[in-house]
Amino acid sequence: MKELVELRAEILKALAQPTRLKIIDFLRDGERCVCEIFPAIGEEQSNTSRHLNMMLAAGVLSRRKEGLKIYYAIKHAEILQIMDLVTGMVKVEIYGRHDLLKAV
Amino acid sequence: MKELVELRAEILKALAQPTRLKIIDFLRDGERCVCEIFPAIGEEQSNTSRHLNMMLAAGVLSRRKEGLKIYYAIKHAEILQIMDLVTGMVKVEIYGRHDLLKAV
DNA sequence: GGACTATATGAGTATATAGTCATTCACAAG
DNA sequence: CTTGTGAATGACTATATACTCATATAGTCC
Repeated sequence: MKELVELRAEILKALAQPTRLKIIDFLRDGERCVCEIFPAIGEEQSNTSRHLNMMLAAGVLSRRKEGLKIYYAIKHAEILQIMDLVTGMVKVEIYGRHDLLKAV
Repeated sequence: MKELVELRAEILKALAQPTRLKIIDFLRDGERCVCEIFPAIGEEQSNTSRHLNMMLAAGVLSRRKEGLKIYYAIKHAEILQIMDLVTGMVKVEIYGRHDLLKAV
């Protein structure tokens, strides 16, 4: 029995990590199986699997079985809208921060 | 020198925590000083201050001094748009999850 | 059944995080 | 310069997180 504020945090937390962002970027154009995802993002299979399951539990991804393979996909269109908004903010922030910035 | 993906994660992480969500909710209608924020969200002054500084560093909030008081405000309109999108997702997710849900 | 492939999980480690309490810093006003 | 108020920080604790390596499951095909 979670509060609304905790459910919101859970979804955002599922997006707030570099490895998971890479996965989401990779799933942008449609579902992919784990065997495609982990080489694409350059992470171990086990680590990738944990992140995928975490995002599934948070309601960010959906899952479909087909034989041996398991295909994950972005569950809500809002996810991609959020990503676009965040990317926009980063681009604005970059000009105010000289500590970071690495050719976009 | 951070990667784009890390900057995006930093912003999202700054939003992905219940106490910080409460702060953002409270700042929805405009800037507030710390002395207004921490009683409103029911957290200690020191804890609130840490979260505020964290969100400031992530580029989520802006800060303004006026005498003794320090006013924090939401820096980018995108933040509120993201919040609305997440709230929308939560409402959809709630119907598919009977483990949680606590009267919205 | 046995071999093979794709995915998930157990156990462990190292680091990050949220929180508390006490103290310090910054500024204002007498 | 002292007192008071608002905000930040040091030191600490408890918990969560990301990751790795090894192993277990689940499904396919012979």
